[in-house]
Amino acid sequence: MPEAVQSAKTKKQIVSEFRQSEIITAARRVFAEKGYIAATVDEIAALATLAKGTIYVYFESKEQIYNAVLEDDLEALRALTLEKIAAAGTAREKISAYVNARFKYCEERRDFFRIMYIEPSGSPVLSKAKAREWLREPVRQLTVAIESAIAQKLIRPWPAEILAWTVADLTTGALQRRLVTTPATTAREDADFLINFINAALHPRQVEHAHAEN
Amino acid sequence: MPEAVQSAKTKKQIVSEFRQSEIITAARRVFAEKGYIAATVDEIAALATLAKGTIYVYFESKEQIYNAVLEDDLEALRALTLEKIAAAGTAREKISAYVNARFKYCEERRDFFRIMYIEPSGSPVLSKAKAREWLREPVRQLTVAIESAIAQKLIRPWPAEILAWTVADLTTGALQRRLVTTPATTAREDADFLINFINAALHPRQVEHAHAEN
DNA sequence: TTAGAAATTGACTGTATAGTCATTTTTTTA
DNA sequence: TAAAAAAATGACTATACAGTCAATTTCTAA
Repeated sequence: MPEAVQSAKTKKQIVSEFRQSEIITAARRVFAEKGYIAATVDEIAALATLAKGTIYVYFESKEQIYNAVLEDDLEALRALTLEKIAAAGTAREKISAYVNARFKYCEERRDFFRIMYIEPSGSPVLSKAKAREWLREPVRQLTVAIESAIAQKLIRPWPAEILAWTVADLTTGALQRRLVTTPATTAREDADFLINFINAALHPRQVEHAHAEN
Repeated sequence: MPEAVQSAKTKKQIVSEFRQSEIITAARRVFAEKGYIAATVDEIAALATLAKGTIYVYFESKEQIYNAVLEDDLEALRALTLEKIAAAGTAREKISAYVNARFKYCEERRDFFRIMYIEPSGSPVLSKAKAREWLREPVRQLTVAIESAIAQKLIRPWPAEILAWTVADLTTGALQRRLVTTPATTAREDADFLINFINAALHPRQVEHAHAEN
């Protein structure tokens, strides 16, 4: 009965995945609230209404749980961002799409952004550097679009890759600020400001009279 | 002999401050390398060539050492930044001064920036939020300068405070990127890019045709 | 219905390290 | 130079918590 075996195995997998996602959900909350160090596996277990031992059936270590939480969200964010960028036409629109996708995901997934931006992570494996790696592809897409727009003289000839990373920095910074302080402005306003600000800087004009100062 | 007593007390204070700064220097290195959690007081003691007990004569806890390290650097950075901003004339120059001061301090104090930007800090007391608080004053100074420049129509009427924070975000993001990756560009190039980028966006032109998209 | 498999449990262990304090070393002073 | 004060020491303690595993409960299937 190969089919039956197959089905049994699948069911087992499904249960396993369900447990894992239960644990990840609980862990996300706890990590966001306490940070990696202060979060205890006992607390995650309690929130998931599971015994600690069960956690260790599905994950090998606290660190692995942490990585699973981040990878889960990073992958979703990456997919969403790439999708929105791909759907946008011009370079400017792709930049808007990038900013808007991040803002949207941040609203929806507060806990994840807390972990990423505020939180004293402490995981030696999935460091900020690795997270950056994960988010590299969207920036690469922006870079390509920007290069092409520059070639068409649609935007000012800034160094494309640095510009793309700058868009990312701008977005990250604004989101971080919204998480840390009580924002006086709406997310929409902040996103629009960024988009307009970037667009203003992209405007193809004569080079400014600016020099390096200090 | 009140003077003698006075002098003795002062000497004691001097020795105490010297020890504290020795400890802070060692701790800065260890925290930057290992992060708050992984750093041990034993290691800090070893690097300072002191016994652990001595550390606890001058500091109450590991957390207090960590806070002392950050406060030390934050205060220095704040002072440097404010000084450079004050010395600059126009709003644009003040923005340049801000960016350049940060870049310069980052070059000189790698370890501090590692702790601030990369490091899984984990200190519950001096959080990222508190650090932001510390750096608020320079941003306020920028805000004031920007407001006045806008009133004189020297720069485009962006919301001044948001713009000032955006300058800070841009700088932080670029510095963070330089710490995490092996930068292909020089610090000077990165700083100049930022300054030119911001200046381009400040240029007082008609409002762009940009709308909120998506 | 029940035997056996699978999943779950939580009390327990081992370890790492923050923080202590009785003892030793160094400095002061008379 | 010796007695007292101050500073430094590092072996030790107390604790918190990650990770384990024998025992128990729940599920499966014949």
